[in-house]
Order: sequence, then C-alpha cells, then structure tokens
Amino acid sequence: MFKALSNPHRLNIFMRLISCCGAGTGCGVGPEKMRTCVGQLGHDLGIVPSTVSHHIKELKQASLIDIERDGQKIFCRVDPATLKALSSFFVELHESTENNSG
Amino acid sequence: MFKALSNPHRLNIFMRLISCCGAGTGCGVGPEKMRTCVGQLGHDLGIVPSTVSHHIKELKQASLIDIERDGQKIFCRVDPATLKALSSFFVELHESTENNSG
DNA sequence: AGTATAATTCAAAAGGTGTCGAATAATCGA
DNA sequence: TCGATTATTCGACACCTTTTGAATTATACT
Repeated sequence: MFKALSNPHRLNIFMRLISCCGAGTGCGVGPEKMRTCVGQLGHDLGIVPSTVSHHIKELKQASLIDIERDGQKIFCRVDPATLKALSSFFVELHESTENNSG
Repeated sequence: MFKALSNPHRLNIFMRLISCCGAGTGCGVGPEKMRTCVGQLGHDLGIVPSTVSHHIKELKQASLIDIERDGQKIFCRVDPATLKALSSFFVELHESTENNSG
C-alpha cells in the first residue's frame, strides 16, 4: 500500500478520488459532477491513458481503490475498508508510542 | 514519507523502532533492552551496515525518524510529530469519506 | 457490419532503487 | 598514538519503475 502511494501521480489519483466521491458511495453514482473516470483523471493530471491505466492497476492491486465499468468508461472509487485499515494502523501506532512517552 | 515506508526493510526498521521505544522517549534512553542502534537493526534484519545506513538516511530524510549519536553507536527513534501527522492525515481522509457515504 | 470512444496491453527507452564490498571517518579504551 | 568498534560514503552492478506510442480489446451507436 505504501508503495502504491509512493508515486506522486498515484497519490494524486487517490486524493482526487477521496475528494470527488465518498469512499462508500462510489464514483459513477449520482450527478455527473461526482463522477471520475480513467480518462478524466488522465486529462486532469496531464498523463496519457496508458500511464493512467498502469497507475490505476497498481492502486487496485494494493486494494486502495475499486474499479467498476459503466458502459465504455471505467469508474474508480476509494476502497473504504482499506482506508479505514490505514487510519486504524496509524492511530494504533501513534497511541502505542504516546503511552511510552508519559 | 510513503516512498520511505514503501521498502520492506525500511518498514521493518520503522516498526521495530515503534515497538522497541516510544516515539517520545527516544532510543538510547533507559535500560539496555530498550536501546536500538544501527548495527543491531542490521544484525536483526540480516543486511550489511552500509545498506542499513542507507535506509536510515532515507527514513531520516522523510522525517520519519530522528537519529542521535551516543558514543560509537547511533541510536534511532521515531519522530513523534510525523507519526501524529500521518495518523491525523488518514483519520481525516477516512472521516471525509464517511460523511459522504451516508 | 462499420465507426467512434474508452481503456488496456505490450515493448522499449530512460531513469531510479536496492544492495554490497572496499575505503573512509568517528569514537572508545589501553 | 594504536587498535578495535561502529557507522558512513562511494562506486558498481542488477533489478525495478515510470512513461510513452502503437496495437488491441471492449463498448456504444447507427
């Protein structure tokens, strides 16, 4: 997961997905302005489709995002379970060190 | 920071520092069993000193750890501010998506 | 079927990363 | 100062990543 987030483009994609659509809602659901597809991500980030596709695959393999086809387009959303796990992971690390410092 | 944690050896070092010593206490303080130096990390992980040194530098540059010399040895500790920042970062991401899903 | 749109796969080039041994620097103890 | 211990720097090599264009696959529309 850290490896997936270590690339600036992938982190951008991840943050974009966080802000454009809730982790539980999924992209492609709701009005058009809440949708984000692979092509749109590439256009906004200034990278060609093949590169976006590669990064999307990496994020998916790391379980950071889910993908779903809707017609010709493929929509992405953050995986809520993974985000929650990441959050818990760091909270627990932080708490474990807080205990030792007092 | 994600780049620094993306390497298995560096993540191992980071986790070792988390568990062996509190982020606020620092290594090299307290009884010997709570100390962890560069050489010990290398011995436990099965990698040569030069490689450990390289990884330590990467972690330090990412502000994930602090280093401190104590005699011949160099002791490491987790940077508490960075760990707290990481924790807050994911907690906020998680909360922002929780709001959207309801 | 034929065309257009969207995304993936593939091969290749360019650059980055991880690893180690040898050499170097820093510290301690005698 | 000398030798031992500890860690860093450097050079080199192998491997991995990122990126792109061209070709391919999948879908939609007529």
